[in-house]
Amino acid sequence: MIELPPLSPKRAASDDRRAAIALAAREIIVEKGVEGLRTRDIADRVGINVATLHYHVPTKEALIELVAESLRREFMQQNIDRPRAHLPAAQRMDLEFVDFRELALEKPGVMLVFSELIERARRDERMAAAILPMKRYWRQMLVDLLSEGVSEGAYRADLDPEAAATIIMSSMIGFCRNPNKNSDAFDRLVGELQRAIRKPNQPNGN
Amino acid sequence: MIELPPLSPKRAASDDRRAAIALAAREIIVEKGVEGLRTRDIADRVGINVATLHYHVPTKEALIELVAESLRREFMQQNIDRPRAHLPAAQRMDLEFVDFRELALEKPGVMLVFSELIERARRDERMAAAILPMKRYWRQMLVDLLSEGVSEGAYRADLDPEAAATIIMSSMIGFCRNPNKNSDAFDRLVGELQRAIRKPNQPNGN
Amino acid sequence: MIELPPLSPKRAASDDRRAAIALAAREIIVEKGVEGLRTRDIADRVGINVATLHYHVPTKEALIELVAESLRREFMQQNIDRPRAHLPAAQRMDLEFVDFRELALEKPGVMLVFSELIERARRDERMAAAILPMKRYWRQMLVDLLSEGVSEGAYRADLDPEAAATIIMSSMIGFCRNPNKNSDAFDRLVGELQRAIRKPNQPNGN
Amino acid sequence: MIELPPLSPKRAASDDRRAAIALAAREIIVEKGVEGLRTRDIADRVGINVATLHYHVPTKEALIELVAESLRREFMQQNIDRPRAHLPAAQRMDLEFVDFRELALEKPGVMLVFSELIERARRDERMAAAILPMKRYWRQMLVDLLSEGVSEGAYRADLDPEAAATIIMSSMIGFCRNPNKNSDAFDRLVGELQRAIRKPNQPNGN
DNA sequence: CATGAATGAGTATTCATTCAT
DNA sequence: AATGAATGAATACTCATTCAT
Repeated sequence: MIELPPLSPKRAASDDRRAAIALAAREIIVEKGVEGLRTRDIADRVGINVATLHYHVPTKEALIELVAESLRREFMQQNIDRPRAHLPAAQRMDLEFVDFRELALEKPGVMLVFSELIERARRDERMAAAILPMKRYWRQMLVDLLSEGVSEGAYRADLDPEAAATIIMSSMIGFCRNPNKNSDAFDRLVGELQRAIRKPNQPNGN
Repeated sequence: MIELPPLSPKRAASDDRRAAIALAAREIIVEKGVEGLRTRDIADRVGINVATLHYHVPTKEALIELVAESLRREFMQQNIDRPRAHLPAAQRMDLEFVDFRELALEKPGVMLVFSELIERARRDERMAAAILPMKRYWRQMLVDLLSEGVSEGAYRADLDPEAAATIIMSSMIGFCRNPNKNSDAFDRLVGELQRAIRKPNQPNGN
Repeated sequence: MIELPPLSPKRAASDDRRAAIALAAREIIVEKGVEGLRTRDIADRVGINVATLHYHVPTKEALIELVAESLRREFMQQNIDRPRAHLPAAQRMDLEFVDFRELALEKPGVMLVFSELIERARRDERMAAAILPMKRYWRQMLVDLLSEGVSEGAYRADLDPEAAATIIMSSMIGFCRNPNKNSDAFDRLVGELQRAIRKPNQPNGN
Repeated sequence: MIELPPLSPKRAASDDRRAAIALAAREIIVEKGVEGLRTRDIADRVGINVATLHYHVPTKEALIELVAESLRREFMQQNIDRPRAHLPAAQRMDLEFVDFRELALEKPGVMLVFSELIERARRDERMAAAILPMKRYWRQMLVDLLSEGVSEGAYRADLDPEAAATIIMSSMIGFCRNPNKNSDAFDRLVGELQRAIRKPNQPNGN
């Protein structure tokens, strides 16, 4: 397969800078929250001047949107990578939990930043425009999986997919917001979520 | 019962001021987050000078602790007011959900501020000391209710009370963080939580 | 001897308060300099409210003048207490050094506050009016003693009393400004000053 | 000898700014004392924004250290410029007095600022670290000159070099602290100091 | 592209002083 | 006399943003 040359080396270099800036910003958000995000700190971490930072990203607002964009890219990537359409919904949901596990335990920053941006979206329209689609996308995916799972008979017939999706999302976000993250707690949490939605064992012999 | 006069009218007036300050601060936190909290704004809202604000609450740190304290007072009050020890656990849990309903829909600020302070506690030891006990108290209450509910046979035998408590708390907080709060969404959420924990209908024994 | 009753008990109590305020202010000046003098700190040390302090001493300027006045009173007292007119000048000068010794080693605060106020007098006319007379009085006393000492043949014939007075005063103040005050250093300093002014031993007349 | 170009024009410009800031700060200290030093005033005098001032000198503490550094540079310069090792000690001491004369009468601010910083060093460790070495250096130079002068027979055999150095320093500082500086008073002061230390005329023929 | 320097609009906090009681 | 509360005017310091080079 032939490597396509970048459209323009300059453009590519510039994109690298923006990526580096987004990464640095995300690290700082994980450490200090959006509240503690300072353009100077980002520039320092990237190894450039503040003015240079502003050359690449004109305002702080644009910067936070860049972070949102970088998050979206990563988020979408993960979901696109793995076509699982052929599997039953319940198994796909289990794989989602596996993905969450990786996200929550190995890259907890992703969810934390996501959660911070959602928070910010409440008061900032542009942030809302950048981040809420992701949330809706995630939510819809869960709703669809749950609905299918109900149809397939894997989940409780009286399951409310919308409400259950909310519960799952809140639980995932709540877990990542927790300072003491450990795999055991995560597994117990997911186990409980799975028991909460699945159809109870049919005790009598069916 | 005889009403005790306040220890001193001045002391009472001062406490009123502090209460007014805490209230104003909470309003602003609801509107703009802890990040957007400005001493000047609080003073304006209370109708006093910034210096007067600092007379009553010396530093911003103390101010946020005052908010935590005011939250705790309100939180504890609600739990102390209603002795329900005589009821079975599942019914008490249902009443908790009723309380949450009131909190989430009529005084959504309480949970929002609570959530903001928990967030802040992650990086601020003094805040942690002020707010985390509340969180632990709340969590323990849920864990106890769920455990009893399992013992009483109202909840699933395979329920993990710790994990379920986490799920319930996250769901409540997640709901309040949501910008579009409405009673219908809340009721569906709680309905799903209740179905998630309760023992499934015994199909054969009817 | 009959104790005169105070002109009015109220007036006396008020004067006591002012004296206590002056004393507290002087202590703080010794510790932190005039720069670090805060009305609140003085009030705290006296055990009264700031507003009460302002009742007794209306402004900070008046407060510093009060300190100057208290210093003057103490200073004058010391000089009035001991009539030594009958002694030769050189002996009276030696007694002055003894007085300085006591002042410098046992009550170093007096000279320190004095020095601080002189400094302040450079930019503050009212302070100048309150404190410079003391300085001039002290200086004149030294000039007179030195002149007489020269006349009496105890001091060098080529001694310049004015310049020597300046040297002695500067040395005393300089010593008190020094953080590491000890009696040995003081004695060596005074010894050198005495050798500096006295008529050298007549080598032949042994 | 080849003039080295400045390492970088920007660096040079920045150093100029810092020098201008130090100069302005020193002027204000002369006028109002360290107590009266305001960042805003310095910025105004230099003709820059307060924020720009903080860009070059981050804190007020650093600013005062900058002043100390600028003083030290000037102080050391004067002492390095003139190698006089070949002269007898008494003549070198006389030249010191000439230097003092210039300092006291033409650049009185230097000594005044020096004196203010020494004062401040009493309560501020970092200031002590920056300014006391200068004082010790000055003092040691005087002690050495006086000791040599005694050895050379120019000064009194019973001279205590340590005490005499203290007297000379105090006199110089005291003179500069005086608001009414004039050359006549200075000359009389130095004359008296010289007579105070030198060996009295040997009445040879008696 | 990059940077050092500059800046306006904040931001919490301090302090002498005043006022009502 | 005494005090708790209130306040205006400062004060050092911060930060996103701009500009000249």
